[in-house]
This record gives sequence, structure tokens and C-alpha cells, in this order.
Amino acid sequence: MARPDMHDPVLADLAARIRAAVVAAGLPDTDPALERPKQAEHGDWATTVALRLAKPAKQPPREIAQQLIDHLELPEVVTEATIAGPGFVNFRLAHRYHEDLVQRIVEEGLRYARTELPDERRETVNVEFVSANPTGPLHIGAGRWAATGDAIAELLEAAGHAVTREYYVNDAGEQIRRFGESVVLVATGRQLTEDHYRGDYIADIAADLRAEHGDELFTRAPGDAPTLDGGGAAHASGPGGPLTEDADVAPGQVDAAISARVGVLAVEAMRQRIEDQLLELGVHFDVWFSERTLHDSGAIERTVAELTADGQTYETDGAVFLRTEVHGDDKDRVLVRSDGRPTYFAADCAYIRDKWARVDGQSGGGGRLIYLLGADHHGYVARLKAVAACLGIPGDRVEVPIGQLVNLLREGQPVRMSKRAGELITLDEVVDEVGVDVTRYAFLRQSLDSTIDFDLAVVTQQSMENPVYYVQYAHARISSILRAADERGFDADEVDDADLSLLDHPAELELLTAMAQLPLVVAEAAELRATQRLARYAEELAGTFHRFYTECRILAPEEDRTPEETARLEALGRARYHLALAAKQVLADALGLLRVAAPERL
RNA sequence: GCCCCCGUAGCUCAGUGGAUAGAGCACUGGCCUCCGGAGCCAGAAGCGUAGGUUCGAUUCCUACCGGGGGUACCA
Repeated sequence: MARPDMHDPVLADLAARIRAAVVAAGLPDTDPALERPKQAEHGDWATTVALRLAKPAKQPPREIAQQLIDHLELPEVVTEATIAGPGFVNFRLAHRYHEDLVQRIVEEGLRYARTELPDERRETVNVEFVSANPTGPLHIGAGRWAATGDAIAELLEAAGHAVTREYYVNDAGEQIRRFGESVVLVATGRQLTEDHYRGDYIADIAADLRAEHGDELFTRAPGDAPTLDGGGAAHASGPGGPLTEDADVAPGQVDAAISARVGVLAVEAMRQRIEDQLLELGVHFDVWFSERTLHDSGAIERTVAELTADGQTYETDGAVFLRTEVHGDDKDRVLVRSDGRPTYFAADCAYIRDKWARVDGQSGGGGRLIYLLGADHHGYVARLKAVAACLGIPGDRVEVPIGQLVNLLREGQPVRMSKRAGELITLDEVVDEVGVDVTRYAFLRQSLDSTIDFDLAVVTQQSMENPVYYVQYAHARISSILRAADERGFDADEVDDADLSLLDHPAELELLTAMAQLPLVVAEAAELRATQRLARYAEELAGTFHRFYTECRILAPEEDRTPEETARLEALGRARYHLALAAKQVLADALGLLRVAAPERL
């Protein structure tokens, strides 16, 4: 639970005083936990300690609340503490608190939304997301993980942690040979079977590879073909040796060494294309981790050996199993097949071991691994956590948020996508059609737990069906006013000269209160890995600004009026100008953390 | 069969045990001599069903109903 008092010295002081009052009243010592009342009329902050202490103290909550208030020394900026309802204690902040807030926001800029953590609480976090197989371009569904993982990473950084964004590239194994084989077959004009990848992108890759390497790439077996599933496996005769083909896969019509070499090149080409797709969505990865390096470096063998030495494995029918069931998995999992080849799962084990070694002990708050997965992979969660347990990684340090899937629609009708038939709508096609901000925002404003219906027809409308425009419009509107004000000689640097105590209109107070929430919202969104918190907050803040705009003018209309009146309106205008400046900053911060543009003009 | 997610206003969705459950869209009625009407104000409308835990449940637990996804010596 993010705590308001972590982000605000005034609230920290209040929380400490409440706690002292609880103790002074002879009540059981407890965390006061400040909360925001739902109704603004109840006050700015509230505590429910009295309700929670009722049982242990064996007294009615309202009586406890009274004792609390009797012993409470209110800080100067808290103007009142009242008992309400069943035993809430509500606090109201002095206007000066909000005046200071405007100054702080304007002065601190981007830092306002961010938390500085002491080293002992600062975690080193690895966020892995997307990690789609590099055997085809990303489709729209991957966009959800891209936008969400990226925003979660951004939020964690804002919350004070050190974050790495990582993509695990499945560039090893049978699928890569098959991918290479598909490219070779297309390049040489031969027939594909049902097990091959198809689609225009295969032909594109074939053409690119031909241009770069010539025809012999597809026809001449290399002397040094890469191994795709572990050079150390018993069956493989090392680099250049033949690859075993699974009996249940249609026999390739292509020399395995050619397929392997083409597969590796094709996968790198596809990975590059995926990277470009992600960049188009504004998502940048720090690490592209190759599964193949785990095979080549012997990391998989070492991991299996380590687990075996630790007594975590056993052999049945010639296959090596890992005891994951005792750690909550449905059943034990095969690490090494009876023919000696390691499974994909074995690579997963080596991977998590490698990743943990990179985050463990890097900062005082400890390491953390986050795997953002789609609901179609939810079956992995138990085994992933079990592997972590087998490897001695603390269970609470491996997190696997599961996101529900995306349905692509057009006017309510499902858009059919079949990878096999090569019919798919790629992520970049959607981004081109509807725009990067709309795409990102559509994914970020909904909870991971709910399935998203992404309707191209709806999302391309520039209307309130698209709340991102509402927020961006508010930002553009503020920018426009500020431009006009600047022309009339307002100065952003003169915040000290503005009399902010003049801001007492309900719409102004509402805006001040809303702006005060950003640091807490960011902290909570980060903690819950819930991007929609921040998106909804941005919408709320935008609405608050629109109301302020409607009711409160910054630039006084030119009319005949007394000199006194003119002076009053000018002073008020200056105060409002700085309020708008701060609101713009907060709105830009919120959008920025979601990595959605905050335009000066729409 | 077992596992995960969802069911909140006519529609799309927020709401991590608290006070009177919120937005947008759609609908009805208002607001432009003046900083961007992609805006503002007002109205009507809701927690799938049945139990349980709790001072307090949309939130936690159980069962049921309805929808989505998963359940390989594949990768």
C-alpha cells in the first residue's frame, strides 16, 4: 500500500502526530494510515484508526476518535479534525498548503511525481515483456504487453526503483529450424507443408537474405552451421553436425544444416523487424536476451547439473525431470528429453537463473523479476514460480502478472487472424491506422484483468470514445491559454510574486486538490502494476481543469471598470496563471509516465 | 475434470474492507459579446444468483449460473 505520508512532509508529520496521540491516549500503538475521503466535503484526509482500534481497545469507535482528537496536537497547516460517521477522523488542510503545492510543482517539475527511495528500499527490477516468438511480426495483441510493460517499467522508475526492460528472444530449437526451412522453401520456389510458416514476410526475408548472401545460402550446406538446441547434448555431434529431426514433424525437404543457418539469419531479421515495430509504438528494450546463448554457453547444462547436484531432479525412462510439483506445480517437468536434448523448459530455468544473478544484490531493496504474460500463458505461472523455488530464489521476488487478451474488432465484428494462413494484422499496421497515442492509451486505461475489445472503427474516431483526446485536449488548452497569457506579459518565473491565496473558487480548490494526488497515484499505480490508475487519474484531472477553465478566467476581458477592480482581476489572473502552469505540469507528467504525448496543440 | 480472468448504468469500462458505487458514449434539457465548444452544467439509469466472514462487503470465502483463456519428453 502506497502511503501518502511518504510523498509529502506535511502528511508525514500529521501521521506521526496521530500515532503519538494514539499512544498518549493509552490505545494500542498502530499505523495511522491516512486515506482520501471519497466525498470532498468530508475533508482532505482521513484516518480510520478509531474504527480499527474499536475491537482491540474494546471501546466504541467514536469514543476512541474523541480520545484521539483530545490528545492530538494539530500541525499548523491542518485546520480541523472532526469525527464523522461511524468513527472516521477527518482533517482539513489550510489553504496555505495548496499555495505551497503550486510553488512546489512549478519548481520541481518532473521530480514532483517521483519518489526518492533510500537505498535500502530501492529495488533492482527486471521487467520482461512481449517476448513473442521471432518467427513472425508482432500482431496487435502484443501491443498490449508492449505498452503495459513499458508503462509499468516507467512507473517503477518513478517510484524510485532501478529498472531493466528485457525481451527474451526464443531463437533456438526446432521452431527456428522450421522457420529457416520455410524461408529456404520459399526462396527456392518449393512447396510448403502445413507445419511451415507462411505469409508475405517469409518471402520478404528470403529476398533480403538472397540479396545479402546470394543463392548458395539456400542450396549449399555450410561447414559451420549453428546448433539450435544445445551443442552439448549427447545426440549432437557439435557445430556443423546434423540436427536430429523430431519424428512427429513432417520431414524437412531441406538439409538440416542449411535450415539451421538460414533459421538463425531469418530470426535475427525478424527480431530486427519486431524491434522496429516496438520502436514505432515508442517502446525501447534495454536487453534482447538470446535463448541460443544459453545453449551455446553451456548455461543450460550447468543449470541442470546444479539442480541435479542439489537433489532437485530424477531420471525416469531416460528423461531428466525437475521436482517442481513439491513447489506447487501441477506435475514435475522434463528438463532433458530421453534423447538427450534439453527442453525449452530447461532453457527457461537457465534463463531465470541468469536473470536473477543480474538483479540480486544490486541494491539495498533487493532484486525483483517481473514476467508480464498473456492469459494464453497463464499455465506457466506455477512452473515458473516452482523453478524459482528450486533455484533458491525467494518466491515473493518473482512476479508474474497475467494480462487478459485483446480482441481485434472492426465495427463490432471480430477481425479474423490466422497466423498459419499468413493473415494477420500486424501491430505497426494498427499503429499506422489509429496512431500511437490512441493505441497505447487504449491498452493502458484498462485493467490487466479485463479483456480488451480493440475496435478499429471506434478507436479511429476522434471523439470521447477516445478518452486520450480528452486528456490531450486539456493539455493543449492550457498550453493555448499560457501562450495567450505570455503575450500579455505574464511570466512563469514570477510564481513568488503571485498571491496564490486568492485561489478560493470551488473549481480552483478542486483543481488544487486533484493536483496534490499525483505522487500518491503514481506510487500506487507502480505498486499495483496498474497503469489504468494513472490513466483514470489523468482523465479526472483533465475534467477538473475543463471545469476550472469554464468558470475561472485567467485573462480578464477588456471592459470598462474601476482601477481597483482592474487591479483585483489582474492579481487573480496571475494566481490562476500559475495554477494553470502547475496543472499543465501535472497533466504532462501523468501522460509522460504513460509515455503518451502531451501536445501543445491538438 | 482441473487451473486462471471476467460478470457493476442501455453500451465500453473505473472502483487494492469504509461514509451517498463513479466516468465516457448514447438519451433528454440548458450554456458561446470574452483565454480552443474535441468543452461545461443538469436529468434519468447499475454491483449475475444464493449463502458466509466482518462493526462495515462491489471488494474476502463457498456454491451455482453465464462469458473468455489455459491445461505437451511443442517451441
